[in-house]
Amino acid sequence: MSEEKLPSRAENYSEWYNQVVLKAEMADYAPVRGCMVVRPYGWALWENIQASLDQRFKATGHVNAAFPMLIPKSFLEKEKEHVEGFSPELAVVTIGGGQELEEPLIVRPTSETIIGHMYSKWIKSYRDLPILINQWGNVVRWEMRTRLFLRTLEFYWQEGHTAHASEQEAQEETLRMLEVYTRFAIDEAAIPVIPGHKSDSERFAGAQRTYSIEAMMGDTRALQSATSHNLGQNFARAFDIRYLDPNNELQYCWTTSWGLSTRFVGAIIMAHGDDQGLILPPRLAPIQVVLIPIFRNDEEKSSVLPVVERLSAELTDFRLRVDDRTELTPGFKFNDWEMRGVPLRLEIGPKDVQNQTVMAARRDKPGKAGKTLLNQDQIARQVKELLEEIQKAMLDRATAFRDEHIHNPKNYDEFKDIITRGWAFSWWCGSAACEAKIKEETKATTRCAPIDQSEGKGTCIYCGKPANEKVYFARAY
RNA sequence: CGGGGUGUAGCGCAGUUGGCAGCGCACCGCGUUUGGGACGCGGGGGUCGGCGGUUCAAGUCCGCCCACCCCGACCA
Repeated sequence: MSEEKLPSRAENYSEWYNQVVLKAEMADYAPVRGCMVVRPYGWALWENIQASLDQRFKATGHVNAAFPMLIPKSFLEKEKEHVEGFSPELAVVTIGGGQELEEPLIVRPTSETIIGHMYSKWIKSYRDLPILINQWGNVVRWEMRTRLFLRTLEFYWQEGHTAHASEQEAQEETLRMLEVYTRFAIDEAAIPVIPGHKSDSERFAGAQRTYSIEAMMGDTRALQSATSHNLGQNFARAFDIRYLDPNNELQYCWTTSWGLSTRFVGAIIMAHGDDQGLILPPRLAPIQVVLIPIFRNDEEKSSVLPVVERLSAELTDFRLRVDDRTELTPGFKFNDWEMRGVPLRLEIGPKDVQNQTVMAARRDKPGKAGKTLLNQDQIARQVKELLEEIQKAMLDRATAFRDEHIHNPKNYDEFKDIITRGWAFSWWCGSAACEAKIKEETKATTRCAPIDQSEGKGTCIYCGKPANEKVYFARAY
């Protein structure tokens, strides 16, 4: 339960984030540094994310399976870039049942290797392809600096792993899943993400090409919210994933992988929250509507509660919570549910009983601006409309905010200024040296390059040489 | 791993010259309250981060260790 005000976002954004996560009871710190406990309210949000994504994965032909958490150390070492990328952050098990292990086991940081191993057993013929498997699970990466949801030692995610007969099919799959993530983020989470491909330095260890969706947080920093990798034949060669083609010739498969993690919860918090706390998009909110009965005495109570009961029976299509706690005042409850981001609040008191009304308050519009007096008639229809309006307004607001904070600097001086308070969409020559210099001088990294490069050619914002691509630069989480 | 900081009730903190371990919030009970963060009265709760030292006496002084937080180098 929350008793105090949150720090304002302007005065201390990261403290605002920590406090809102703790006070809204989304998560708590675990006894092990860098680990978190996802509390029921946070997990309920994650479950809604899972349900929505899972449905989209199934609709695109994928099936779920589960692979083990422990991976032989030697597996990680089979793909050169992969081991180089991940070895600094591995948790290694060396003892089992009191005995030193013959071969140390890795707690999976991601599952390309073990899934690759299994695919090489399962795939014999072009008739076995494509293989389209997703797994919901947890992984461990030993990070230096951690933040609840955004970067923890252990996190929950889904990882899709597919194998295909041709490079083109693998590339289509990679982009298809990028599109699935994009639609999910925009349509369900109301976060106007920007899809694109990563630079080589930001590429997944072992991938041929990495794509991501990038979201703008309330402090204008960028958050990579999901990734999709075209792994080429790198893992197929490392794990000997081969098939006989129709001409009876052995071919290496083309594989992909793609993932979205509990980090996305952090994206929702920071993309939409305000100084009062969370604002959750109706489609994903664990509680869509909170109903608060108001009465002063037993007489009012006995007239209010039947109406509350009747109306809540009409609202069973929604994720509804009736807050009938007697030890708290309505004022406290208003603030508490606002902090927790419930999109719509309904108040029912003696006046409403008398007038056949319900006071509705939209979370996305603070104060009186968000209040409407509803008629008790057809309450479900009105609630449905309001939730849809809120969902839309949240996307509109986030989109406007994003667009206000993306600029096209004319030169590097302008770039340096812009990057302190937004993103820069600039020409880049593609050299790792320019990218590194920009990062060193401004802390901004390349986030992604949109797939559709309609503006032709230009000159690099840093070195002035010819550039084929415009990319987004931003300070990132 | 480098720089800075903090460890006292669940949380936030105070604790003077070394002398009975406290305050606010939260929690429990009773009563009054309830349309934007209610109030009164009464309660429960402590290995003062750990180990060692000085002292009649250590939360307080000294030494070592540990943990956590913030800022930098790596990342979904």
